[in-house]
Amino acid sequence: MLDIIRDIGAITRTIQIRSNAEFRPLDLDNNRFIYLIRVCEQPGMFLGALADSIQIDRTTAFRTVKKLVADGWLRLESDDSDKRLRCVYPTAKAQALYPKLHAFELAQSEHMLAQLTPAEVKRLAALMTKLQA
Amino acid sequence: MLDIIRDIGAITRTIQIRSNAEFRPLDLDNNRFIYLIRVCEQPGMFLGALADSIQIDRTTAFRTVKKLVADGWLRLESDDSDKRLRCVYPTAKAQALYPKLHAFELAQSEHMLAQLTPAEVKRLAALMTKLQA
DNA sequence: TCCTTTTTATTGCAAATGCAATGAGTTGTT
DNA sequence: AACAACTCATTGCATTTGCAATAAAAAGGA
Repeated sequence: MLDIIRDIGAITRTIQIRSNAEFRPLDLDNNRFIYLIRVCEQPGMFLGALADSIQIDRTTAFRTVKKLVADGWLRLESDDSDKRLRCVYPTAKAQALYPKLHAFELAQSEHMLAQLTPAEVKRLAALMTKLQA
Repeated sequence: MLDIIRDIGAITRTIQIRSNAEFRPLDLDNNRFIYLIRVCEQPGMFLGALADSIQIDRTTAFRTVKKLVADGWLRLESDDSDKRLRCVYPTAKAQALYPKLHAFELAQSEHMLAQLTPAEVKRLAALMTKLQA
């Protein structure tokens, strides 16, 4: 019964360790690569929404985005209709890197699912979407 | 296709946030509760094996165990046959708390699986065990 | 309108984190 | 026996992390 929740945690932590090691040479470890992927796929989110969408503390996300801006990966823009909001966009540099990030994530996914048949993958995907966060 | 790996990460981070908030009053946040659960269930592992079993950096695990020892939750013991090893055991205090830790984990598990029928839970468990870390 | 409540970004601070390096014990090889 | 290679625990150090608090803007209610 508890196996499922523990397997989920174990897989996440293992993939996280691998991903951070992979992207450390680009100074995109500490989960920074996650921000880049998310912002490239959904540009224009404000800081808090971005943090929530990746389940990371807002203050941590704030500082991480600040660093990614300083390093030329992201760009912040104020919102005219709501002066509190700071919206996050990828730079050309981030968009150029995105295919590599995506390919790595895909490779991790395929490795994880390697023992499953296509039909089993479909069934797993259907079950996962029914899970509650 | 990528949904599965992302769902897995999202669930882990959400549960982690909730669990750390739950156990902060006991100073068992920062994933310290995970160590307690693991050591209660499998006492006597040496430090490195414990770290590996929960997919956490060995130096981080070392310092965390050190703190848990200082706080009276765990106990370290040297191994006679291999003088490098330091084996980790729960104290009576930890064993007394274990039921609460276990109950919380079970509640999280049940909440996560709430939308699934018992048959679906079984199928999901079978699929999860086939996943590669 | 005014006031309260909520939401957002931001900063302070103490603690946790993790890579790199060290030293001690063990194993394997010649 | 001697020596290299490996494994473990431990420490140094710089960075990251996240709770708590603050300030500004927006939303809601009387």
